[in-house]
Order: sequence, then C-alpha cells, then structure tokens
Amino acid sequence: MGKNIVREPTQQRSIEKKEKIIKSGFKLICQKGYHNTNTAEIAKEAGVSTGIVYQYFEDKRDILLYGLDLYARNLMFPINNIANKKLDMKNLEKEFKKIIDESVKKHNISRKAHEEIVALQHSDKDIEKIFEGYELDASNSLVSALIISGFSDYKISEKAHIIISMIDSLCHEIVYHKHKNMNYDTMTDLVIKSIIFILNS
Amino acid sequence: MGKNIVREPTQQRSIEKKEKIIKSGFKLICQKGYHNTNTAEIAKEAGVSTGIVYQYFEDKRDILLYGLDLYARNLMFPINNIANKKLDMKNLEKEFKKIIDESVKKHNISRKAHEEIVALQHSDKDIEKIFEGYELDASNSLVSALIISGFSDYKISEKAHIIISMIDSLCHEIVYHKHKNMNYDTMTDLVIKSIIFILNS
Amino acid sequence: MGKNIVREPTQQRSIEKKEKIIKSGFKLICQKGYHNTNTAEIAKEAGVSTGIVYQYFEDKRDILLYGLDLYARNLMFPINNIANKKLDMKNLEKEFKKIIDESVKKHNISRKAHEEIVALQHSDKDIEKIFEGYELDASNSLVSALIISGFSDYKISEKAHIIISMIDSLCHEIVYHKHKNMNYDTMTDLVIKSIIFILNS
Amino acid sequence: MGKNIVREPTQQRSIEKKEKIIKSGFKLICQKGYHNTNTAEIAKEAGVSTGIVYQYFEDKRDILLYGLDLYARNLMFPINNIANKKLDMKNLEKEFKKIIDESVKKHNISRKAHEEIVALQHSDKDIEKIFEGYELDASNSLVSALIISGFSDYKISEKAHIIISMIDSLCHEIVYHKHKNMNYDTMTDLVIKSIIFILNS
DNA sequence: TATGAATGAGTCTTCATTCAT
DNA sequence: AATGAATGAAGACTCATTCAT
Repeated sequence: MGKNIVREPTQQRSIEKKEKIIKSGFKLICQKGYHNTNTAEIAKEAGVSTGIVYQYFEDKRDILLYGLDLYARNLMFPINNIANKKLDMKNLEKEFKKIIDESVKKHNISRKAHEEIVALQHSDKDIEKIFEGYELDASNSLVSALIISGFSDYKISEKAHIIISMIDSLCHEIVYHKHKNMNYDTMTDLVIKSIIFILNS
Repeated sequence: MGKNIVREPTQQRSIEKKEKIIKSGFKLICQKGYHNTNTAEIAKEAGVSTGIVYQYFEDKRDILLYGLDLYARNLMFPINNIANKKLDMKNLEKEFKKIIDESVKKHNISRKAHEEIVALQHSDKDIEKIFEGYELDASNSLVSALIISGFSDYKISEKAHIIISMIDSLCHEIVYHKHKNMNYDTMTDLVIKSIIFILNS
Repeated sequence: MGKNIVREPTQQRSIEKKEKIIKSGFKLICQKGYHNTNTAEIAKEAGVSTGIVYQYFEDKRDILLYGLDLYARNLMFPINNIANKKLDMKNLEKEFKKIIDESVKKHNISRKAHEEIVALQHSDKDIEKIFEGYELDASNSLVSALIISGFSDYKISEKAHIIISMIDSLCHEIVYHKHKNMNYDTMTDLVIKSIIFILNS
Repeated sequence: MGKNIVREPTQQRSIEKKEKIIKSGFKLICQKGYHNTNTAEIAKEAGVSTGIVYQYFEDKRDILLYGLDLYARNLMFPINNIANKKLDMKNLEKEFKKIIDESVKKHNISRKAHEEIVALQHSDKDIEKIFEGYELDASNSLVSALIISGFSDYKISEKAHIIISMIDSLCHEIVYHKHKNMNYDTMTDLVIKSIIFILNS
C-alpha cells in the first residue's frame, strides 16, 4: 500500500552516505553484474545497514539509476565534453588525437562495467531512455563543435554518428585491449585519418 | 555438490530433444534475458519436463553455453562468412555494399538478444572466451579475404579491426534504427568510402 | 513480471497436500491471527516446504481465501443449513431450540478464529464480499424456511435479520461463555420466546 | 531486552504530546488497521519524532492500549451512558427509541475501526480483558438502570445481555447498512417491541 | 528415460526499536 | 527532552536443482 517514503537527505553527512551507497552499488553492479549483486552486499560495501538503503532509495534498481546518472554519461560518452569547443582547422589531426586521448582517459570504466551497463539498457525501459539521451547528446555535441569550427552541415548527422562510433570502438580496443597483437598507435592514426577523410567527403 | 551426471544422448530422439531445449532456452534468454528466464519456462517451451533438462545439461548456464555455441557466432559476427572469399578489386564498393547488406540481413537477431548476449559475456569467463574467439575469427576472416584479394598486409590487422567495427556499428544503426533522423543510404555510402580509404592508406 | 503460475493439482496426493496447506494455514491464522502467522509456519504445520506453498497458492492471502471458502460458511453461519426446511408450526419452540442447538454445535470454531475472521473482512475487500454473501444467504435461508412453513412475508426480511442476530449472539455467548454468571438455558428460553414474538408481530 | 524506560510526563506540554500521540495512533489504527500502521506514520501524524514515541510508550502496542482506554469504551459500548438513569415506565418505547438513537449516534466510529478493534481483542490477552470489562460494564449499566426503574431482577442479567446484543446488532445494521433492502424504521420498531416483550417475560 | 512435485537457500523489502547528537 | 538517522531481524516470495515415482 502506498509507496515507501524515500527521504531526500539534506544534511551533509546524509548526502555523503547516499552518495556512498550509490558509489558502492554502482561499483559492485559494474563488477559483478546487477543480478549478482544483492542489497546486503551494497550496504556492506557502503558501510551501512541494509535498512538505511531503503530510506534513500526506492529499491535496488533505484540505486542503479542514480549510479548511471552520476557516473555513466561521462564514462560512456566522454565525447560530450567537446560541445561548443572550436576545433583548430589547421591541426585537425592534433585536435582529434586530443579528443581520442581524453576519451580514453575518461574511459576509465572497466570493460565489465561498460558491458553490464549496455546490457541493462534492454531490461529496463527507463535506462534505455537515459542512454538514448546520452547518445543523442554526444552526437549533437560533436555536430555543434564541427559547425562552430566551420564545417558544412552536409550529411553532418551521419558523419558525426560514424565518427563517434569509430572513436568509441577505438577507445574500447585501447582500454580493454582484448587483442594483444594490435598496435594502438597505428590504429589511432588510421582512425584519425579516416575521420578527416569522412569530414571532407 | 558433486557434479551432476549429464548424459550425452545418442539416440536420435534424445538428440532432437536436447537441441529443442537449447533452441528454446536460447530463444527465451534472448527475448527476456538470462535472469528473467527460468528453467521451468525453458522446459515448457521445449515441451519437456523440468527434470529432463538436468539430464542433458549441467545447469541452466550450460543451456546458454550450448545456445551460444550453436547460434551466436553467425548472429553476432556475420562477417565470418566472407572468409576465404576473393573480393573483386575493381568493384570494391559493390563488394562492401554486399558484405554490409548480408551483415544487416544476418543481424536479424533482435536488439534485445544482441545486448543480452553482450552482457552475458562479462558475467562469465567462459562466455567471454567464446566471444573473444568469435571476434578473432571475424578479424582473421576479413584479413585473409583481403590478402587473398591482393591487399598488402601492411597494418592489415588494425585496418581489419577498424573496418569490422565500422560495419558492426552501421548494422546496429540500421537494424535497430534508434535515431529516426538518420539517412541510412548516406551512412552506408560514407562507411564504404571510408573503408576503401582505410584499405588504401 | 507476469503472475506466478499456480498449479491446479489434479492428482489425489496433490489435492490432499493442497487441502492440508489450507487446513494448516486456516488453523494457524485462526489461532494466532493472520499477521502473526508466517508462511514458513504454515508450511511446517502442513509438513511441506515453503516453496510448494507457492505452487498451489497465489500468495499467503490466497491460502486464507481458500480456508474461508472451505470452512467459514458453515462455521460462521450455521443457520444456512435450514434452507428449504419446513418448520413444524405446532412446535415452533422445539424447532428453534433445535436450530439453536445445531448452531451451537456448528459453532465449534474458536472464538479467536471467529473474531479474526470478522476482523479480516475489513482489511480485504474480497473477504468482505465473501461474507456479505454468507450473510445474505443466511438471511434468505431463514426467510425461505419461514415462508415455506406458512409465515406471512410481512416485514419478513427485517424479522429474519433480527432473529439471526439474536441466535448468533446467543451462540457466541454459549460457546465462548465469557460471562460466567449467565444461565444459558434461561437465555435460550428467552431468545426463543422473543423469536416467536417477533414472528407473530 | 530489558524493559524500556518510559517516562511519565508531568509537564503540561508533555502530557499534551503524549495525548496527541495516542489520538493520532488510535485514529490511524482505526483507519488502516494496526498492522498497516507504522510508528513513523503515527509520529508524523502527531507531529513528533519517532524517537520520542518510545519515551512515552513501551512499544507500538502500548499506544493502542492507551487509545483503547481513552476512546474505545464509549465508541464500542455507548449503552454505558445510561447507567443510573431512571427510565420512564409509561413510555418505555420512547425511552428505548432514545437509547437506540443515542447508540447509533455514538456509533459514529467507522465500521473499519469497529472491526479492527474487535479483531485486536483476540491477538492480545490484555485487550481482551479490557473489552470483557467494557461488556460487563455495559451489562451492569443496563441492569442497574432497569432496577432503578422498577423492573424486577428476575433473570435480569440474561435479559440485559440479550437486549444489549439486539441494540448492538441493530446499530451496526443502521450505521453500516450493509443490506440495502432493509427498512430501518421497521427494524427499530420490531426491536423495541421485542425488548419490551423480553422485559415483561 | 521421463515426469513434475518438492525442496530450501537466497533475495528484496519493511519496520519496531535504538542511539548518537 | 527531542530528533531522525540507523539498525538488523524477520517475512513473503522465487527458482535452480533434486528426487520419488
């Protein structure tokens, strides 16, 4: 009967506790998967009792939602950060090298986490919505940066999407380095050249 | 906790029954997710009793493993099919258009299934291994096709990897069409041109 | 997601098991109250595991509902049994004495049970409905018996209702004998005379 | 498990606070049932903190006990009010009509509350005792009124008990009017006549 | 071989009660 | 005296796995 009352913490210590739970929960979920992580573990990891969790969160899923909100955007779509940044057209290679480097740096989320998060999208409509938003933002972000920088908007959505995909794939390869025989510098170089090629198409 | 005795069926009817369970299990897992599918459902879908499942399979996970083995390679990595195929160098655009079209066609696995399978990789070391193998195979497949077709093997692994990523991303976009405002013909065209650019780099 | 599948037992042993659970559950609920009885106890009392309970019943409440259906009508409204019975108009006192005696005998449900059941009505709309039906049946039962026996139907609903209330109160007093100083024969006699007085009003 | 130290408030403000908690608790328990009302809600309704509740009360049940003590007697047994009142023997019908009307008026406690309170009796020995006292008081009350008014004390306890039961049943019927087709004036009339008949038996 | 009833450990969630401040 | 955050035991329910038939 009637939704549980979820307290919105106002005191500093409470806010910290809530964040601790989100952090611990998100960490464990990323490490072991949502279904393999139980609330007791989350509470223990956060150093609180199981009961308190339900004063800050609707339910287990709610913890995840907060976690995504706090950590996922940047981790999953670091390209968002370049919005409204003007690119130096004379040094496009350098510019994209920088973007890729930053993306790799931001991609400091474990491979497991990344895949778990991707997977969670489809078992939950809300999560799916969140991620569609992130993707759209990333795309728009790049589009606006390109237009500000003077690129024509000819086929710009499609170009942006392909570029983001390429950068994303490259980052995954570099960060998770599944294929030991791959030369990442070579790959990066190839990707950057392709991006510039695409932009000039 | 001693290992369950799992019978390896020899009779035709038994073999069919085992395959039916694998098929039903894989189907349901793809549709609803591994954790949202229980063994009773799988048995029911397969038209067998819950008990019999454990005569053919170690446990629930085992059904999935068999399912992946039977169905995942082609569904997840359709590019595997081009191994040892010689490409017509004069009509590379057409050749890659054909590869992409086939990939899209093979990608007829639902988005849910795809994401579920991706997710499962990280909760299970064995599944992860299976998929690394698939990916490697896909890469090797393309590399060998390219070499047979006369391409130099200069940076060939890296190129193949990027190309596969691009085709994969494109397929997802086309098949799941998350972004309604994207023109897929334009995208396909851009991707093909980039691939050729990469190959000629 | 999707209601649990509740099996309707067909085999004799299963039917017995289901009835055992209902019986045990109803017994415990009557003894200790619905909220003070947990599913583990019910299962233990019935000699089954907790899991099996949920193969036969939707949930804990469902056990109660079945229990009411099986046991409550007669226990709570024993007067139902006189439907379509012709009363001997020459010996009305005897007839009602018999009805009261039978009611008392049938009232072999504990006071606790009775009160718990009454209480449950108001926390559950379905249970309330069930009991309204029982009450109505009891009333109709008496009305029809009276009319068959030749009583005029003048104010017959109101009379029947008052009579049933009186018998009910008397039974409770006799069965639960809260008031030690009460002479039940005297009370019964008074009640019977009042009933006849009412019928002749 | 040592008994909680419960402070007996002496200051005016504290006394008011304690009463506020009792009132709020009793109100909520009557509205939603004892088991569906939690201490946090009671505290909130009373405008105090959850912690303070345990300075005034042993436990949750204790609040209820106080509530019953303060509010239940009159609500459940309005006939108590006629104690030591002399009845006008020439206008007995009018007298009992008045008693019934007052009882109905006093019965302005919701049906839910009434049934909840009845239910609580059997899950708790102390509550049971309290109610037995109330009932006895009601009975004695009527007996004394009758004797003062000149009735013989022949079978007087039994008569009083039956009369109280009849009035109680009538009130419930009128107040909760479960049976839509019942004419309450007719019923009241019948009941009064029966009462007088009983008294004259 | 096959059935499907049965098991019981494990999970999420609630809430009376306590305690640091 | 008061607060309300924190505790943790307990309960309903699920489901992979086993077992009697």
